[in-house]
Amino acid sequence: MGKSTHTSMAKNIKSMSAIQSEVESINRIALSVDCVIFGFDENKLKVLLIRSDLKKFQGKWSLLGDLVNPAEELDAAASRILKQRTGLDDVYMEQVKTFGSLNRHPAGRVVTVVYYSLINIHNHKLKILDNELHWHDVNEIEELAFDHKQILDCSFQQLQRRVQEHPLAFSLLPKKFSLRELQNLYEAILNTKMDRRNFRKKFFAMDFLVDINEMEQHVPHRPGKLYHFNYSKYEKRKKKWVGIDF
Amino acid sequence: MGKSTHTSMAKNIKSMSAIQSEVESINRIALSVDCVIFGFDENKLKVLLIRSDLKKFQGKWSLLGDLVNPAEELDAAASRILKQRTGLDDVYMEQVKTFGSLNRHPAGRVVTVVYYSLINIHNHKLKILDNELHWHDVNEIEELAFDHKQILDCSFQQLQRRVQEHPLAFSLLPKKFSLRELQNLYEAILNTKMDRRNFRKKFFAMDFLVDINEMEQHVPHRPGKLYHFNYSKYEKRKKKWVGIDF
DNA sequence: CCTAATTTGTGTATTTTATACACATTTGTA
DNA sequence: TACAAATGTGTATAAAATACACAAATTAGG
Repeated sequence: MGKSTHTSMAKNIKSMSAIQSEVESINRIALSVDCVIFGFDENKLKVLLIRSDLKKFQGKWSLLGDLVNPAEELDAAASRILKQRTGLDDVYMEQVKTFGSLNRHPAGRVVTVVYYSLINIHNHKLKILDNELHWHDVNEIEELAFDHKQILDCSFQQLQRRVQEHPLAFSLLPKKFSLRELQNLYEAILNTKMDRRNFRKKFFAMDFLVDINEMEQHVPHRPGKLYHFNYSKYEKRKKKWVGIDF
Repeated sequence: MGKSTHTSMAKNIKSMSAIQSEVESINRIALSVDCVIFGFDENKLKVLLIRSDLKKFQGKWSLLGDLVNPAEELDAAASRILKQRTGLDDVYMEQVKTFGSLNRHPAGRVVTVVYYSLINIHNHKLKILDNELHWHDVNEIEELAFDHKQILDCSFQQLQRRVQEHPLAFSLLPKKFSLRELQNLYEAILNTKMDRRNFRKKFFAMDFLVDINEMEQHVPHRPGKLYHFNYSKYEKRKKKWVGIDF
């Protein structure tokens, strides 16, 4: 365990020094993709980070990213990074914003297109190496390499807005979940407390939750019912909200 | 008037053929910025378009864009394009999304960062040349060069979402405006009709409109009061909305 | 100068949505 | 068997959104 495992796992990902020489060799704009990979565990919103291998950021954590290949779609580059790091395909993913400050990368001008994705943290099979690749509490991150703290903040804010308008959050949960888990998730993302009865009322009224007639197991209290989320029902009913609400 | 005027006005903007050779000369990703410039006139939402000078898109209209210089911030590139085309500085502008399909540009791989901006259509002093640079009704655009229709649709949707959460729309109006103009603007952007009394009630309750004790002039009906929008008051009171509303 | 046409300015009643709040039930554990 | 902990449930109140009508100010036209 340790650096060597990490290196072999990342064999298809260009190292930071490779990026550096590639950037320096020509005086032009390089394009990269960075992925903000969110997960949910122990009632905390998490983000997957890797140790930077640039001297300038020694010891600092950074987002997962790579240069975009000249013949590669942007979305495909993001999917590739996600697949390489988590083994997961078919994941919710959304472009957030493009960051291009002149001095954001020490190797030269690297403009980066940022995506966030939402995964079920228990689905990915790759080994987390505490010292190289690690899930961090979003709310406890103080500093990151490059401008990645700013990128994370921006992505987190976009996530907060989005989950209030679309049922994305389910991507962070297992297929079967209890209402308590669902509420904990919303509370973690929005950093707020909600009334349990009103929360249940709201979600049942939406009628997108499917009672699968199973109960939580081995909980030290009265077990809750488990549900699925019915995406297709939601797709049919998407709301076209028109109002003004500053 | 005609092509020559347009060419001289655009002397600092690289022509499409310049982009083409620049892109072909190296087998790498080129980066551009495209601006979706919205205006409001005759109760219609408008967008500023220019004739494409690529053979492939002969006669087609396109958004205003240019390559990003290697030492230029993205936002600065967008401001530069806007300044060159409208003479306007200090305009509301927001990054929308980055488009990078492999074949979106016939000259090769050009990834483009899209901004939209909102201007008061009567402020810009540059001559509109009907055949080269023209304001088009957003709702009547059927086809554009490149993937610009898709870009426009995406930007318009983002505008529709944003104006429901923040008072951006005022950037499209003159400094003094009547409530009717304000309502017409919202109806044009959101493509809906609203109740006049409830609209007024809503905006007065927000308390961001300043009665400037002037009236409309030369209208063939009872004149309405004119208002300013108080941005600083809004900034102090921005809402932190927390709820779930699919 | 009068009338018609047009749009402004204004308040209330109703419906819908959001919020606040308490107790009996089920399970695991000691 | 009792305790700890979380589930499941309904109602009353407050806040917000919606529906709706008439008098007043102005211009245009005879």
